[in-house]
Amino acid sequence: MFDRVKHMRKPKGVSFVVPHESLRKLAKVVKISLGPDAPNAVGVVSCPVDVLTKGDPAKLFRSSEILAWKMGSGIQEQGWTKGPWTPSEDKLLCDYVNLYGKGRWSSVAKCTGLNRNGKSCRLRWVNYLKPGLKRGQLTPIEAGIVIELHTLWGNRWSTIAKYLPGRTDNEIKNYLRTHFKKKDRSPEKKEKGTKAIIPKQKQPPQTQEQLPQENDMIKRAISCGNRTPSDHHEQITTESQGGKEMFFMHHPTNLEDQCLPVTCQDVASWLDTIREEDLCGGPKNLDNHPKGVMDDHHDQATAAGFSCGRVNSIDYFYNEDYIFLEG
DNA sequence: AACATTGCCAACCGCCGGTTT
DNA sequence: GAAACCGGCGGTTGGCAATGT
Repeated sequence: MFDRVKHMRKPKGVSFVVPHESLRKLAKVVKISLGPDAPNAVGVVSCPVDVLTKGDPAKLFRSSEILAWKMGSGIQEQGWTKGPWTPSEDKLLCDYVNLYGKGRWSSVAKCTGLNRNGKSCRLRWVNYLKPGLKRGQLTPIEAGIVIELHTLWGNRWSTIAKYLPGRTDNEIKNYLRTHFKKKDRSPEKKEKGTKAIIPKQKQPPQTQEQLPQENDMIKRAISCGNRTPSDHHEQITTESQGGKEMFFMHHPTNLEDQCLPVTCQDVASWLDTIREEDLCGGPKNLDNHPKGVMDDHHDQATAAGFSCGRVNSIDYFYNEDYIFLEG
């Protein structure tokens, strides 16, 4: 079991792998269907780190998602197909849109038999299937426009995308992410010790009236796109000195800063707050495990690189990605 | 040739606001 | 008015190919 889980895709947050019997009880709490394969499934309950550190197990069970992974598959979650789209799925979605038009994404599954949720369908259509989409790299002109508009509006990808016909917000987001990565590695930035991570800007709500006022700025931005990329960079740098430093400045809420460290103590103290009957159906479940079985798992876990602990009569094994509760 | 790093891109997730029931 | 549903948005992740060492 431990070897198998080591190769699972890592869910976000901290995950608790529980035996299927406990999973069934949790499933009742969060009202999800385990499906016909559940008797042979390992249940993975994952929760965001902040939930864990707030020590609110009740909240965990309300908000967490249970991923009922078939052994070794990990593809299906709560019944919906995930991952890359196949040509036949694309065709089904295109047929649906041709027939019923855009929107009503949640009906796609019912009408076409496509096993994708509405969000996934919408995203696929908007980012890939919609007619008129341009493929491939942004032209220097487009890149110039994107960069200028980003200095104007920050991370409002969809707004920026509206000024680039055929380009999606996802493309622009990806482009700028790469763009900032490159800047991050440029020697001059390293000298200054700043990080060029896309700044997270809390934009004040912008009314529609405000947009026309920016038209000349947009025009300027678009005309700027006619210059070479090197010219463009020079211009951006100049503007940075003129009060738009945020474009290349390190922002405190980057990814590293957002990562909350979770220590073993955090986990242990959280485990202290769990009512055993909530998690594993009560202590009697624990008693069902003969000592020999526990020792067996202990050996397996340590052999697989997991550490072991015991809180409130619950044995647990953990590494940096997973925690197993023995129930 | 093998391994590590980087760049690109598709897709998923959580949150939020608007709409419907 | 509250709850449920839906769609849109921005943030993030992970796979894979290209490139570098």
